[in-house]
Amino acid sequence: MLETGLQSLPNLTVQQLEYLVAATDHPTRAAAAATLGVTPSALTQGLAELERRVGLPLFERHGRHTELRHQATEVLTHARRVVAETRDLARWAAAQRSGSAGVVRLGTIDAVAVQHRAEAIRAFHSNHPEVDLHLTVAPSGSLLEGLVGGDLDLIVCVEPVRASEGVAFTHCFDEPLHVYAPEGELRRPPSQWGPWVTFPSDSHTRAVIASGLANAGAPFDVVAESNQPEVLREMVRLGLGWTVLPPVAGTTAGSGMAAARSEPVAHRHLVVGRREGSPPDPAADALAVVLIGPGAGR
Amino acid sequence: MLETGLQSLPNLTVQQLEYLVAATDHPTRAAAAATLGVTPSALTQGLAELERRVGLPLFERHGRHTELRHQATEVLTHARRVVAETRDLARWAAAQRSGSAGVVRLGTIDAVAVQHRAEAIRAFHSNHPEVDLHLTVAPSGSLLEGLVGGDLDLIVCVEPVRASEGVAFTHCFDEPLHVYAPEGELRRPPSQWGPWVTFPSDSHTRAVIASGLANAGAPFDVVAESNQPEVLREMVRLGLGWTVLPPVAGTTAGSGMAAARSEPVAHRHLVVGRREGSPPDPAADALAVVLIGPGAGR
DNA sequence: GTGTTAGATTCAGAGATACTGAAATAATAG
DNA sequence: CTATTATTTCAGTATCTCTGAATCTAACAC
Repeated sequence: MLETGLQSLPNLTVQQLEYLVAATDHPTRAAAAATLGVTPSALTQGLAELERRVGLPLFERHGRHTELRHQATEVLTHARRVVAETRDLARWAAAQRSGSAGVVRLGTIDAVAVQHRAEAIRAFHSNHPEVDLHLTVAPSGSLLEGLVGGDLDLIVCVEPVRASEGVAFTHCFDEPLHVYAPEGELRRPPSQWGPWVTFPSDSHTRAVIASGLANAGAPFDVVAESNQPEVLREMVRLGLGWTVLPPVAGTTAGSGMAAARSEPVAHRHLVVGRREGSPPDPAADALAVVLIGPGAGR
Repeated sequence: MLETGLQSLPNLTVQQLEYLVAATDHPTRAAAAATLGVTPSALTQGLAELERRVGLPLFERHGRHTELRHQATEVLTHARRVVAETRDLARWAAAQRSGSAGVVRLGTIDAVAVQHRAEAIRAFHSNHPEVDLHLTVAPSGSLLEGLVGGDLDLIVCVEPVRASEGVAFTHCFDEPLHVYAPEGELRRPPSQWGPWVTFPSDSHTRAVIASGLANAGAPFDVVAESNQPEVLREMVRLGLGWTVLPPVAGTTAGSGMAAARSEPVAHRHLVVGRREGSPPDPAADALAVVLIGPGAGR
């Protein structure tokens, strides 16, 4: 929290600095005024106001055409710099507005980034090369925190059981969750399923799993936890317990684990989350469209 | 003559950028408004206007206190830079105004820089270390050209016979001009003086000399010319002719030349010249004072 | 829950500011 | 000297920006 200082700065405007630049770049003020699209009168008054605010005389009259004082070159340099910087800023803002440029900080859970929306993200990246896309892969809870904390602009996560404050969700797609057991332990009734290796207790997916297992009449005693699906699969292969996961190609046959039944025990709802009441962000909007859109996933 | 481009830039004001900086540097807008010395209302409206001109939303409301969007850091960076540059400019302008800094391009004839005002110039230089003093030594005619052409700010020269357009002269001091002859040619009546070695025909001093010699009843046939007094003296010593010069210590005795009579044949008027109607220049004013002032010389 | 308080915004009006167009001034060209 | 053109000054209008009051909202106390 820096003290800004009590001496009030002169309230120079970009327009006045443009006037100065134009006046020095054109032989006559009439020409300068014409390119600026104002009357010579406006130019005269604007430059007079600038002189008043800087507190120094900037021009010297030589006959008919006024010339910049050599002492005023400092002011002219300042004017050129500020005008150029403002022009850059205006260009940048225009790009931001049109969505053709900008920064989007996207967060997704692993399955979305690696599997379901990998192609959509890749396509967006190549279709919008000017958009600086930052991808964070994390569990849904962390994503949600990042979103409300302002560290992320857009997330794809598992719909939380309790609606979060200040976050707007849009449904994206549903993903079936199947029960997997170590090979050789299949075909038991649900009441004898388990014990379980699954996601940590703060996991949204775990809440969905718990609810699904309860509906199926299965117990839910957890003996091991991990956020990584691959770790869970390995634990199952090692015979530590059962798990519930989305189906993965090539996981079902001869790999030490198999689906306990063909129907999923639950579905997790994948949603796109945005901060509620956040100002329009064209780049993030464009990305959200391809993430939600029906033809977006493969 | 660069084309400034037809897209009109947003007319951002330094004040609006200050608002932005203050708003991000203070936890609450009330505090920011207080340090700026305006009401919170003004701050709100000013920031809203800034958003409108940039064309992008800059803030995001989190509960009670609004926070800068991360996308707006570009704008904030711009604001900080411009505010800092403007503060520098204001400081520089204040120094210029007070005369404690600045650039003064002084032009004098040789005798003034080397002899009559050498001490005054040296003292000014050490008393005003922040003033960047450029000294040009040249004949009066060149000095006058430089002054009206804008290459010099202040000159000390021989008063021209015809008042120059657009130049304001202030009397500085008078300098006697004596007739010097080669040793052994003294004590002739003026009608037999000469021939002469003297300044070139465009010299102001030569005009004064010509007039003085005419008054004394002496002829004025010139056989050699130079702008440098030392060259003229050497020519006299070599017996090429007579000359008229200001007295120089140590020149009178046993050096091959001597004064033809004790009274000066003319006086040249040294004046300080400024461009007429030139805007106030405190640094040049201060220097002019010590050059003119009665206690200024050695 | 409700009430209170402080921060932030909105609104209306006063004052400052910046523009246009007309008139006046100054300087160059014929 | 006159005509022409560049520039400035002036008056009036439109816009902008401020203050102060009212309103709204979120956080806090009870």
